[in-house]
Amino acid sequence: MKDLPTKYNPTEIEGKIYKFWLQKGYFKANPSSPKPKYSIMIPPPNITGMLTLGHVLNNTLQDIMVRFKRMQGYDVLWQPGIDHAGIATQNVVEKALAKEGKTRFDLGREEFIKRVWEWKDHYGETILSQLRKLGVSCDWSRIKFTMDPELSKAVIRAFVKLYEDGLIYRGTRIINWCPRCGTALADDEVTYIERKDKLYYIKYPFTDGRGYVTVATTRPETFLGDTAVAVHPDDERYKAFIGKKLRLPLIEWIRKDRQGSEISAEVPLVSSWRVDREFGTGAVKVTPAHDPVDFEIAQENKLPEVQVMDSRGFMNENAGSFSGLSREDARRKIINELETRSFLEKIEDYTHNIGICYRCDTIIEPYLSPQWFVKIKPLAEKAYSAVKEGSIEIIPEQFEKIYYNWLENVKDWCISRQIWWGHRIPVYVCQDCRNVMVRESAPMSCSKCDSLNIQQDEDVLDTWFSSWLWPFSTLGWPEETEFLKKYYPTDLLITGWDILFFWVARMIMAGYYFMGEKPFDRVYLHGLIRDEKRRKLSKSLGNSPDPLELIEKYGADGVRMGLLLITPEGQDVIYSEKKMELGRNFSNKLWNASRLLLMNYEGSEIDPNPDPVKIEDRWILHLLDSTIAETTKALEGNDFNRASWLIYNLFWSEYCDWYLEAIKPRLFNKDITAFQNAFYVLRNILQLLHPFIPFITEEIWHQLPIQGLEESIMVSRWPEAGRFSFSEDFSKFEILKELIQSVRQVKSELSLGDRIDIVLEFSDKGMEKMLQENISLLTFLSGIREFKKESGEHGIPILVGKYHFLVPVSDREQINKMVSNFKEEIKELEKHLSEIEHKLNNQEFLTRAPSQVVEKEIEKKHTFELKIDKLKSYIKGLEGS
RNA sequence: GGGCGGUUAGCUCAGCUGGUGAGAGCGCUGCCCUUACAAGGCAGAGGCCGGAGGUUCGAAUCCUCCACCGCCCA
Repeated sequence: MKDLPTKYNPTEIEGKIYKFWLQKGYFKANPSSPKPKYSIMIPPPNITGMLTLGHVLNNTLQDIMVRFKRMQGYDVLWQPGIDHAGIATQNVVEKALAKEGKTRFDLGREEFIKRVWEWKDHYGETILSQLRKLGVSCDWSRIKFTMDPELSKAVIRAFVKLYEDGLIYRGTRIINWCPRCGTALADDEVTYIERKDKLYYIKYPFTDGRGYVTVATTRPETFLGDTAVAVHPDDERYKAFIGKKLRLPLIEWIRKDRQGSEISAEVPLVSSWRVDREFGTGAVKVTPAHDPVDFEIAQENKLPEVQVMDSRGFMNENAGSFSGLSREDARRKIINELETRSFLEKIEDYTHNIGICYRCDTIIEPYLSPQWFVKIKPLAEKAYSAVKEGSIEIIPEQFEKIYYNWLENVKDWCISRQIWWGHRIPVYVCQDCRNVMVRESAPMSCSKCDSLNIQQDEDVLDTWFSSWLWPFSTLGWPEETEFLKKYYPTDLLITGWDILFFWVARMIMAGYYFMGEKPFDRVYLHGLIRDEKRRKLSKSLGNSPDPLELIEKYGADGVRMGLLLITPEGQDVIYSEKKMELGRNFSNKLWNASRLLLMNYEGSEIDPNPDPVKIEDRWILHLLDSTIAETTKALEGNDFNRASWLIYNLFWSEYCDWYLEAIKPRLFNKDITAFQNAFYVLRNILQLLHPFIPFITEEIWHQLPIQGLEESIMVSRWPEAGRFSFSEDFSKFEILKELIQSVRQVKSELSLGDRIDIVLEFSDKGMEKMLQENISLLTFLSGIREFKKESGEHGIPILVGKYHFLVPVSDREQINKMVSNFKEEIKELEKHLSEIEHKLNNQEFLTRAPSQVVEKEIEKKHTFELKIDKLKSYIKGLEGS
């Protein structure tokens, strides 16, 4: 007899078990193993990151697949690692420096980078160690970092190859500039938020003194950089004036373009189909250096570009009397000035979207600057067709449309960043002859003029430029390692839908381009976690729970299971801590069910095979078998939510509520077959559950008194379906269940005590035999004294299918209560019956519907009629008695 | 402006290759500390499946339109 605590205590157990797994080396991939491989790449968390619920969800899903596949006999590689997160990390370290009163410029590039490495060595793997608490089974011996020498080599190789293939170029374009981070961003690194703003109407007088044109703008401060006013070519209001000149207000200083040429404050009225006639007055100012559309208009009309802001978002010398002001201050002052000088026509309220930096929320400045770009169209085509043709599967399917939509509209990818932390661009420029050399390692001298005066490009690459190589750079590319050969392409990628473009789409591009092969067969996109008000979880809102505290409180298993049970496919997850109780309670139930068996079992290890001598044994084995089949199928299809509910129900609603209850008398009588079967089913349930809740299943596994168990559930063989089929006994036991529930119902309804008898009254011989054989089970589970087989008694009838039973009751009030219950049930039944009759009277239905459906309806009609008849005659009898 | 989702019990969601007497968990009500578990057991209440049309013998499920909510891309 074992002594086990009545409550499961995860914290004691989880640490111990994780250590055990690590010691055994179960997480390690083995490239020389003859087993088929299954590989999956972790979406590398940022080194600045702390564990969030999003990580918990993401990694739990991966861990489920990985453990499932290991048990199925695969050689699994779950490749872990972290991302250097250029801008985010630089921000963190700069903030730390600021506390010392320093900027990165005080330190200089080299020293600053040293500081970042120190920070990385200190905190960089925090999140990975946090993931261990969750129980995830990555191959920790293979942690990769995007700034590792091998991975850096891959990045440089990739850049050089793209450049040599003509897919990387340098160009001066309007890019998204974050004035706070001081760097360019890619288009998808900008998020848009709706903002209530103002629309300013400014008058630009014609130079000939005959009237003016009013332009509407949300950004009056940029008008200092205007080099034209544009209207739609077909706009009748302005058609006649196209080509005339306008005088920009206020500007009484010399403006210069980027080449140093002076630019007049007298600007032309030009036409462009890009102008939206509906917007404002239909005339818009054209500021080529500060707006992407204006830039296009300028290209078409050969207009000069005047930059009025510097890289920090402050007005420069072209802003004349406003130079030195921040963009916000400049706006206020300019509006003021325009107003006093009567150039401001009006101000309207205006709601529009503005772009903000995804790293620091600063308002993005469209900024004209020289940057490096990747030509994306050629890469996008392959990525598009791969999904279209089914080589790569995206789950849930709805994201395929979003993916296509993005690829169809994607623009060239700006990959240069004006920061220091990251992979420095491998471009070297001869300072004497301006020869540009793109090399994997720094050239000693200029390839054209032999000069030694060579400088490397100052910029670093976008972080995603290393992430898109992740599926093969982590495996050793460009070297042909054994890992690369065996594990690429990977089988599955699990990530949040929010990085479908940033990462997933680009990995697909890179996979085909550099490897000539897709990076994964399938992408599973899970939802984001939101709070009960459907807001994203964020630190600043304070609605982001600390997963480590949750694990402390509910156990890693509890958090995993709780999260899974509430995670719908493809939709966001509405989180509340209350839900975690669900998972914890489940663990506890599992613990206590095991406890029941373990505490009552005495003796040596038992036979691992079941011995289904009784109907309940066959019933549960039958159910187990179908659940194994369905769960396996669900997991193969990444239907995690369904899989978890399948096992939840089998275990709780069937195994605990019925099977264990049914065999209690046998357990207490030390019936060995009962233990044999109960342990057999429990063991299989544990195995099905292991991918979901690894710790507790392992803990219980070690206590099972079964012969020949593997030393760990982790390395046990995934249960196989198709071993048992007892459909007849299954149905019989379902009838028993129904009968028992009906008896309980009557008892509960009438507050009858335990000491009642039930009278059996039926004619079906087979059924009678079955009930007789299980009479003790019946009395035990329905909580009654005994079943008698007599007739002629009065009482409350119970109907189960074709059979009926009698609960002897003589109390008038109780009888009346049941009579009214019956009357209501008759009403309900009659409603359904008339629906059925309606169908059966319909000739079309009879001829068109499949025969099984018609038969089913006919059968339903009979049972309903029978029930109604019976109930009516009961009522008659009861009322008459 | 273009696109994608969602709307089923008080709450969170299943069910959607058309045929169920519409389900689960939480919450709620009543009874029970029955020697696995009160983080539990037994029983129960609660739904014109967003609205309007259509297809069909038959619609929560398929189609169209509408309303509201949310998201993505410009």
